[in-house]
Amino acid sequence: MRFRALPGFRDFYPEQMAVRRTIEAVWHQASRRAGFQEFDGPVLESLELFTSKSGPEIETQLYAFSDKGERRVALRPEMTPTLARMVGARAGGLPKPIKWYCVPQFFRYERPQRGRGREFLQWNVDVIGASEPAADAEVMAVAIDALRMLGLGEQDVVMRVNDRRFLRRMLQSIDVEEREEPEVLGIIDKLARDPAAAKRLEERLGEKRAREILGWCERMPLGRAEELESVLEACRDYGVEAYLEPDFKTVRGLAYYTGPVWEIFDRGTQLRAIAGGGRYDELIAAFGGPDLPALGFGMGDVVLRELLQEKGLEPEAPPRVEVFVVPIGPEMLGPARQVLARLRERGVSADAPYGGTKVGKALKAADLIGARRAVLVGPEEWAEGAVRVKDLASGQEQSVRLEDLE
RNA sequence: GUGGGUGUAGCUCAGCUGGUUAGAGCGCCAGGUUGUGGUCCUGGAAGCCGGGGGUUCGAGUCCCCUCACCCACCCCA
Repeated sequence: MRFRALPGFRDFYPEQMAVRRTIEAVWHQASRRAGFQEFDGPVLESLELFTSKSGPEIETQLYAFSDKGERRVALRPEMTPTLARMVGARAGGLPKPIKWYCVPQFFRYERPQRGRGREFLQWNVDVIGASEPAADAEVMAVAIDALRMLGLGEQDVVMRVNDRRFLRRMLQSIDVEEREEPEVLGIIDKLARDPAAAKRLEERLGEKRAREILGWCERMPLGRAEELESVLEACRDYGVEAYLEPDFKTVRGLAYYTGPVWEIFDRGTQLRAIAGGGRYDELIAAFGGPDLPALGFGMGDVVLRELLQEKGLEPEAPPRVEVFVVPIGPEMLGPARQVLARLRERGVSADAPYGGTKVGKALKAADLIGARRAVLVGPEEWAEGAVRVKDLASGQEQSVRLEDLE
């Protein structure tokens, strides 16, 4: 075989496409029933849109190139800059809060490995122009709603919740200086996976302060986390508290979060995060948009698929057609096509063999593609304007007049 | 960028210390005679054993190089 998909890119064969469509359908449903509107933007954007905020180093992680008009462009690696641009262009005219979602395909030039390719789908849900904690809780509930629809319960996944303001305040209370914060936050973020991180924390801050932080990581000091109180309370109202786990170690990599932050993980194995989100009140303005508070999350399809597969929850491909039409004898091929056309016109998905007229074989084919019924078109019935309809599960058959067929 | 692993049929893999024409299961295709399927039986197609070089009378098997893929680290918008 000479050609294959580029590294990190995926072919979607029908079975995989079916899984993808099911996941997408759930994402759409969860968004819409919470009042979010779908939007989309260009797959290709100006390179500068992505480098302006993240710095030029990000270019190594982008599919970036010059187009024929000498423009420096890049395939989108994320949605926020596009979102900021689009909201910015119409900010004045959009009723607040702006509740938008999208299911875009992203491209990142990274080394592929488990749970990470160079192309993936990511469900993005954002609220712009709402500073109330109820908004934070709502997007958290929407993320969980989708997982629930896919069959993932609180025993399967956990949402770890923290708050950036709380983190900062706690660090300040033990005299961690502002310029040390990013590094310390980085170490705290690693504590969950990397045992060596505790040691580095101690080297950085001394034994006393390190132990203090490790204590908070061990047991979240919820009593002191007033920043999170109303979010957690609203989550209880939304009925998703069983999924929540306040966790001091959840930081999120980005520097731009300004309030609640959260990540969803599977409870069992060691997969990457299924979703992550939080509040980023300054980000829209930073990307040149209006100065509006904002929050949201992203949920990728790659890790989610892995988890569904592990749990045996992978959606099955739906049957190709509902009805399989079986001509009995070569002279019935034409009439069978007429039956097909009639069924299709009435909205019933139907298929038939192109040529072969072996009944046994046709029924086997009907089985294979998952049809529920077979319509047998034989010369005798046809002469009287009827066909035989066979229920493939029970094997029962009955004669049906052509005009009653549906 | 750093480290590790694996390459044999569409898929999952077996091929013992080098030995004739490279195998299995699943899948696929075709048959098992007239207008009735799922099971079963028979047969078939399909592999430059990732590629190149070397050792040898002889290499899927040993050595060297190379490529590809996978995994972990880094990063994670």
